[in-house]
Amino acid sequence: MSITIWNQPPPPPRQRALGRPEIVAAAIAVADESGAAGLTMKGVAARLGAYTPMALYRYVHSKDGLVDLMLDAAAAQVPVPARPGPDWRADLERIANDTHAMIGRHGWYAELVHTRPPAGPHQMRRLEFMLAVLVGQGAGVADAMTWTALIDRHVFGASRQEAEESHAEQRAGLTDPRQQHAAFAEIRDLVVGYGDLPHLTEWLAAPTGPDPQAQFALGLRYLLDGIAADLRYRVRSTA
Amino acid sequence: MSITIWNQPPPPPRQRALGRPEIVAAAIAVADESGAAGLTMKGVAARLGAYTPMALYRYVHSKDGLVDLMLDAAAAQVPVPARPGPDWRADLERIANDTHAMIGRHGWYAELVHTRPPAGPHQMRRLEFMLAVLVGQGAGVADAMTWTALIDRHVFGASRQEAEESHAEQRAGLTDPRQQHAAFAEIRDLVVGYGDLPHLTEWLAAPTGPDPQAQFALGLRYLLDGIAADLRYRVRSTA
DNA sequence: GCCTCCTCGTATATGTCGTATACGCGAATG
DNA sequence: CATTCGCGTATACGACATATACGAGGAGGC
Repeated sequence: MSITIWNQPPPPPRQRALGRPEIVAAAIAVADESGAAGLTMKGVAARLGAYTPMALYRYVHSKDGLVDLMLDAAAAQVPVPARPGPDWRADLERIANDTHAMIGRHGWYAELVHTRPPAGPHQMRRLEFMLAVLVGQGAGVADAMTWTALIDRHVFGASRQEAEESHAEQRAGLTDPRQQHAAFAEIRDLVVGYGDLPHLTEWLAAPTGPDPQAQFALGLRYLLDGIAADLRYRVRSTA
Repeated sequence: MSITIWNQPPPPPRQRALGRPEIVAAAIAVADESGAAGLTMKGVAARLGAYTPMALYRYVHSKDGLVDLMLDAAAAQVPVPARPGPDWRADLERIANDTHAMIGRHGWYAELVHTRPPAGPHQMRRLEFMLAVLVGQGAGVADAMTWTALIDRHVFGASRQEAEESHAEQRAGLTDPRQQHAAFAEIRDLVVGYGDLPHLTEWLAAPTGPDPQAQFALGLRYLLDGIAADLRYRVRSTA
């Protein structure tokens, strides 16, 4: 098979100038600035100096391989404790918040994470920790896997939405609030044209709400509450 | 501005053979079979008969415009009641399940929904209904918007994960369970090579768990429980 | 019945991207 | 000093989206 870069042979040890770390760092810099859509082999090569795109292929096999490495390098920025602490909920909250913060720095992560299997070592270690936290509370591995999937879905989904919104703002009105207002007015006209959508119209007239961090915390709280309840139930029934 | 197709002028009314409905239906058929990655202007044109890709542009302006139309056409397959029923939770559960089922039929939806603003009429009507359900329980529009975002995040995220998994199976072992087993063994070897990841290793040795539908229902239940609690609190505090 | 115009689909071309292949240069090795 | 081999390059190819210009063929006016 060998789908991911993790199955491929490592790059040649012989060093001249380039290497995986330099290439991945350059790719991350490009993606930080231009987003996933702006990530280009040519762009990465140029960022490294006077290189051609083909120079990268000796080290990363393909663009997908480069993305694998980028995702794992970003995952490495999320601190993972050696072992679960005394408070399982704090453990999960912490790693969720840290992941959320990491994606805040690297908006492309949320766009790319679903395009590749999460098979990198740091991604795996992060997952292992979350499993360990839940298994330590009496959960089975299968349930723990379900719950971590639930949490990560929220973490990645919320991060992606925030990244999209800031990106849309950047693409549109940028610094000009007048233009932003015009964009909203255009959407509102569209909605009015669709017929009777009072609540949507009301919200578009005054698009308020909790800030992104609060929305993120809210959803996380719901999920952890649910997990806590089922965890209590399961522990009681197994005891 | 005019970012989406909804702001663009409609296609020429004069009919010869092609029209938006035919093109969108063909595009959906192509995407159903080949996924979002396989959606190509050439492919859509070929599916319609002896057409060139350029023939489509008179009707849909661009590929993004076509995607806008596809997303809204798929959203139109989700039944939206005229008004909220007596049981708000049943209302939201129902529309979440129906959306989940729709994406089960059109796996590309989960891949494409985040690439375009959700500005189509059917998408808007669906959202309006969800808002109406929550506002009818005493919520403010802003809170309702936050909650619907939470629910949709789960619906789209779970659907996407299911689509990915079935797609990965299809790409790999297909009908052959031996090959599927080999793929898992390869990942397990990888994990073992990363060091001490006992829970992950255990799960990979026997990757079990609730079926996708149960996982979907579980996450939805957690979210609705959380919303219910906050809704009670808010209604009480406003009363 | 003929001319004109307008619409529809096509033909052609351009630019971007990922990437396979073959090669030349220069350094490390014997 | 000669050889081998690793590193980056040059070139080329096939998708793909899409701008532009054009030709065919029917509709409407005379």
